[in-house]
Amino acid sequence: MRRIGLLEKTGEKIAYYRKKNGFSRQYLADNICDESTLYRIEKGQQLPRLDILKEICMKLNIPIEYILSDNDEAELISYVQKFKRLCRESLYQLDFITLQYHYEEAKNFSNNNPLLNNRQFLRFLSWIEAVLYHKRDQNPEKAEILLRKLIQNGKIINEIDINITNSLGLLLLEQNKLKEALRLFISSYKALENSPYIEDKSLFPRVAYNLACLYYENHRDSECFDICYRLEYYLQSNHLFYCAGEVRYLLGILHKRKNDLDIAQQYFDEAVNIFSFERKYAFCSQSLHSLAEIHYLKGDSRNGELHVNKALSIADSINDQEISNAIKEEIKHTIKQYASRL
DNA sequence: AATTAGACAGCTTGCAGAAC
DNA sequence: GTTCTGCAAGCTGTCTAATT
Repeated sequence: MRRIGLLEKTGEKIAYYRKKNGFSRQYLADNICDESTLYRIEKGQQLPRLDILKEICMKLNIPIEYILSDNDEAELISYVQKFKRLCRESLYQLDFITLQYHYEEAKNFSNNNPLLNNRQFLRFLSWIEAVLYHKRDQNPEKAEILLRKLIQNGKIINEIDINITNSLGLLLLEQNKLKEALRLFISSYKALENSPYIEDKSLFPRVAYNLACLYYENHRDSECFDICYRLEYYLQSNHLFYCAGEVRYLLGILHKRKNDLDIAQQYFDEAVNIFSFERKYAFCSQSLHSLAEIHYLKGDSRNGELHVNKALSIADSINDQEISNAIKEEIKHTIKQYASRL
């Protein structure tokens, strides 16, 4: 009896999502299975093989859980996915007010839906709570206590473990606890390498970039290069823009350190273009500053001057006066330094 | 008792073709 | 063009008898 129900439900759901996407059976079945097979699956005459079901779901752009779970669960899965996506967007924009709104709404929702009280979702909520303590309340101590509580036995296995560990690493980095931060980023990076499926495509760039920065600080250049090149490849192959400018900038300063001035110049150039497109004025000004230094080092003082002036003018666009002034001071220091050499 | 091999049933699949 | 059906092939799990 149970099998009959499963056959019908599976078929009905596939047919529903196929029609919702405006696909014909022929189109959906193409390169996956025979049209007649799909027909019989939809009509509840047979169950699809797992590999076929997986490909059907991919083409329909739905998680396989939508088909395998019952209707109530499917709605909840959809809600959780939407919530996670919105949180990621708010985090990317550093919009902690919106993040708090999503967090509170999800908390209320989970209180009213016992099905949502599963461990993974509650851990995700607690992670967001810790981020809010840290970034919104400027209370790193409280955030650290919660994050440490969320890392059980130091085990980093799934996506949420990696997010928690990465956040704790960043927090420790701010407190200058570099050794422990490095250990956490390395563990997160290794866990990511061993995770076959990660939903959040920005997780790898976030963790890898943090680790690369620490390697740079510790003068572990070859490891830093390795991660940066991997990151570049990952961003390109996943059509991602996330931290693309930062990676170019890091590669620029790495090559500058190696005295490969021409390659460094190329990376700084790319970083400037990406930051100016993203309107990240502080980063853009810093990249122009670095570019100017390269020109000075190559003996091209005319271009050096041109770029420091550009860097100064972009620094004026930075909203945070403190940051703006600090960057301008650094630029002026460079101007003095190279002017005295002429 | 545990393992292996063969027979068998049930199921999914793709192909071909009919019906609408 | 889309939907539906019949059929043969192939895969998998279960049962049973033989063997170790």
